[in-house]
Amino acid sequence: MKKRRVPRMNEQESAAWLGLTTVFSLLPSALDRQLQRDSGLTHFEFVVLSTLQLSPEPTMRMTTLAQATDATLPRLSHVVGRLEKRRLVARSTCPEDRRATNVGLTGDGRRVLIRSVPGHIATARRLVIDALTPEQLDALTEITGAIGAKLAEESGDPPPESLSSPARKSSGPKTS
Amino acid sequence: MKKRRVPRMNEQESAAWLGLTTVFSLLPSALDRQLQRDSGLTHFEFVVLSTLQLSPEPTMRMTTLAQATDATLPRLSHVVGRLEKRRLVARSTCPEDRRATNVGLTGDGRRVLIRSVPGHIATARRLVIDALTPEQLDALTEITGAIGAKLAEESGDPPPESLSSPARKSSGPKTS
DNA sequence: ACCGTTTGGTTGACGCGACAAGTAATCGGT
DNA sequence: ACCGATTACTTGTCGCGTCAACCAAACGGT
Repeated sequence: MKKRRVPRMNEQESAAWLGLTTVFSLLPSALDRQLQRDSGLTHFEFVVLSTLQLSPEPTMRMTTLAQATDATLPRLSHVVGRLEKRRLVARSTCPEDRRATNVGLTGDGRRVLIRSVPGHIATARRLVIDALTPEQLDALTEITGAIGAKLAEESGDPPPESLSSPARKSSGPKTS
Repeated sequence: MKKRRVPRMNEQESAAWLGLTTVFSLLPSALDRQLQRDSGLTHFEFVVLSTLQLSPEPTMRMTTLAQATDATLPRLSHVVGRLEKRRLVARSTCPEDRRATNVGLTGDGRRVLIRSVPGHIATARRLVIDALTPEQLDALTEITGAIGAKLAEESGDPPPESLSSPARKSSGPKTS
């Protein structure tokens, strides 16, 4: 048991943390509700369909799709299964590697997605974008980027400069 | 169906939005994992215990606790039920209003909470606080505050000036 | 050519949260 | 004093995500 001495946060820090956790607990559900109500889609289903449509190829491998959407493979498998029952996507065994599965958007899927986009963007705008000044938008991009970097280096390997130093687990490079 | 004309986001906006959604999908689970691993607590259970301890009174009503933790009553009821089985909280019928239930921290609960705090703060620090400059912390506070305000006025009643107009349920105030 | 290993994905069981329905106590009107 | 309405919770059911176990195809060494 190493007491790391991280006693408590100062006021500035706890204000930011409190704000973050509050938004965390409220925003995702608000987003989900709107999408569910207007289009019958979960936010994650929306992300899956969007990712498929943005792909240059007409189909994607399950694993690739899972990585692109930050999902575990079982989760993706379940969701794709449901979407397939609703005829929004189609699965087919990859001919080159018969273990793999290719997923593609159906016509219905594309239509449903396209119809759901405006409402979703409108909600995003209403709840977030319109609430912020351009400077705050830039700040938000930087902030989320910084947090995202920490998260990436935490779980998994650090995307940048992974070949220079072999798996150092702690340390703060502090390249700011 | 009123086409609201919310065409698409410019690059600045979509960058911020993308960053936000990414952090959204990763940070909560990271937080939960750490807490679960080190203390056997869900993040929400942690919030419940913390709220109870911060309360000036030794016990809280279920409804009050639900509001304080942004939870629905059924959810809270389930969670408190589990926590009670683990002897971390205790329920008792309120003597003044026998419909109501008072929840209080037990000694075990207090101990578990206290032991879990440092690790949680350390994680918060590691993933978020340390990733940001003081200016970014302030910016984050403002940003989350602005979003939180939008969320509040969206679902439920707008916190400011609620007494001027009596409970209007539908309608779009459209005060933009 | 064969068998162990690794890769790619699916399936089943459990836990948690949302929603709806139910119960019990209190309030309020007549 | 009584009965409907409201309040404060609880309980049951369902959907989704996670974890573990599983199966099948491809690789790789000998």
